[in-house]
Amino acid sequence: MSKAISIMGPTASGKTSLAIQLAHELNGEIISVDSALIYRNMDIGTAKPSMQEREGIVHHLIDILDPAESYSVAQFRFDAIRLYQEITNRGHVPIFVGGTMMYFKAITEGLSPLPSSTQEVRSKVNDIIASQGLSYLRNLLKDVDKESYERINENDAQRLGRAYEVYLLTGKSMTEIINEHGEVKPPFEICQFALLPDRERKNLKPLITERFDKMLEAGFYDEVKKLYDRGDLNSNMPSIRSVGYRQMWMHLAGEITFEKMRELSIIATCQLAKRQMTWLRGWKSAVTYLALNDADNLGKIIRIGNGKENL
RNA sequence: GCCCAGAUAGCUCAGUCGGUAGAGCAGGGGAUUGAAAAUCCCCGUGUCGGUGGUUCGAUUCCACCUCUGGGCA
Repeated sequence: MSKAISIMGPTASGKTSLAIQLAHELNGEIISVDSALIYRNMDIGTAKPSMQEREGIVHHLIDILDPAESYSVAQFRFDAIRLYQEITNRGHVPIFVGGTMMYFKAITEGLSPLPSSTQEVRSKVNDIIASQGLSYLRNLLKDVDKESYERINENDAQRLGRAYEVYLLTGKSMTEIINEHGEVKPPFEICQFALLPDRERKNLKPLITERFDKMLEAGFYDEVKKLYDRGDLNSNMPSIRSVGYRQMWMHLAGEITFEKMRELSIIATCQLAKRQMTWLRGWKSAVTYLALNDADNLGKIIRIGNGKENL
């Protein structure tokens, strides 16, 4: 069975260029594992690889959705499995690249067969929270799914809401569905690499600052302004909640100054990198860790991989 | 020059009717099952601007000084 490769890494770690080099070497196709790159017209702020960078390499799961739409881990997993098959059928190597760690988890550890959310149920749950309060919803959950009620933190509206949502959608508790299905399995084998920044995380800030200022120079303001002026998007949508967009949105709404927007965006990016590192530190399946400067040794890494892993 | 208001955690500030102090943000650690660039949890000793005075005891009251705003000249 042919394997796939993954390159995981925090934001601003340089994984995009590494992946593209790797794809050239291996006759690979890149599958983006990134919850923000899926959106069209969100290019600058997501550090989406340019057409020039992508030249000659097929990229998947980029620009597949309008910012008004939303995606999910399950949809990602579905798309990933489909693409894995298509790409390997072509005799190419699927290379999963990105920083959305939960998506990686869904393809390395599997996913229980929980129902997808629907807009109706989600707004119903959100209405309950808005009108009756979170503790009220918590009590509703307690009656139908005691384990989730105890497991999920009392302030975590998102997870509490989701657990109750699962019950509304199926009549069964989330816990019950997960348990009755038993152990979940990864859909295919992946040879995993994690790219770590070549410096301490505290020293990542200058790098992130520089990168954000380049985004501003490249027209990030106008990019978000266009989305803002559409009128059909709002700050509760997953697209607009993403790093940089959320802060620019606040600035466009007159809530914060431009300078504050810049500051908060840089902070949010650092915090994102931190959470991504937390995922990687506790990663459950086998990973080979690479340092950023190993880009120079790329050829060597590939040869080792070729010999040992039947890539 | 005079008057007023400030000076407390990396930042913004609260507070102590006199018994050496705590929020938000930042920072650190963690969690993560269809929103995940999301969401949430845990972690708070700092010459309380300086020097004196009053007091058993001063970051708190008083005086002076320094600095920062604002006002009047």
